[in-house]
Amino acid sequence: MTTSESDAIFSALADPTRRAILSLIGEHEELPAGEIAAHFDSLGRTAVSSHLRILRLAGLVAERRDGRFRHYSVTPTPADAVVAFLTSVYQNSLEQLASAVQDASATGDTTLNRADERSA
Amino acid sequence: MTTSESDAIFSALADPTRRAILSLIGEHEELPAGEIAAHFDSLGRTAVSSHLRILRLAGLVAERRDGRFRHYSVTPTPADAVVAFLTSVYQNSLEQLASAVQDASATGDTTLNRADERSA
DNA sequence: CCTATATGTGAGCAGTTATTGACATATTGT
DNA sequence: ACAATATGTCAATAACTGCTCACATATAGG
Repeated sequence: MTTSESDAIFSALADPTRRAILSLIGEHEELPAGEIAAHFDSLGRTAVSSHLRILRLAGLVAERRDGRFRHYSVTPTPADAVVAFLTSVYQNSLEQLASAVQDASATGDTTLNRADERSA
Repeated sequence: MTTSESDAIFSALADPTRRAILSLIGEHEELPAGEIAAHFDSLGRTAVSSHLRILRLAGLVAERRDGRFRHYSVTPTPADAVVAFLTSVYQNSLEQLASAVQDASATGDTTLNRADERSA
């Protein structure tokens, strides 16, 4: 895990619109760029295209070309970079961190994220 | 978890210097502002002070005043906001996420973070 | 008190980022 | 071939961010 990789991931996640895009894609297996853009009334299609580029360069989403369409999906592994950072800083409360993830996994609770989605 | 809270946390984490500061503080129980600033040769004291302010407003660090000194420490709970986001996006790979955290916890491996620290 | 120490704050500047509008590319259907 | 569709890219601009310098605040010690 190089610094530039972490940089790309954390800066990509810094923008609320990009987090919303990531959440939106995460709700589906795949989503074409146009449908993603359609979810953001206050934003032009080109802006969303730029965000998708940044997410892709950070390795957070994958792009599959199919004719005129480009389908985007969430790349699972980059979460490791974030977890690695949290791991080092929050050594003292790692048990809580792990259990929080497992609790969420068990209940399938995604309500916490819903608030984030509204941001764009 | 409101959007503004997530915003503050994710933008605070977007800066590599702030992540390095957070890691540095995390290696100690507490650290006075001056000692934190001393760790960053390429940076003025005021720049570090600004970063500490941003980290504090995001709720990522706590400030304890003691005479002329201000001691900073890592606030454990805000990691939840990050975990909550990851939880929603990476539903499909939650088991891996949880086990990654637990593995890191078990081995005490912080090498992944060392790379991040070098960034400032 | 007066000076040194520890730290924050505000103005100003430079570099970065997000957004848009116009244009380019590629693909499909007729 | 042509027009429509889906999407990316480029140039320009507005907004934001990080950094420094000078100044303010507050505490400690002689």
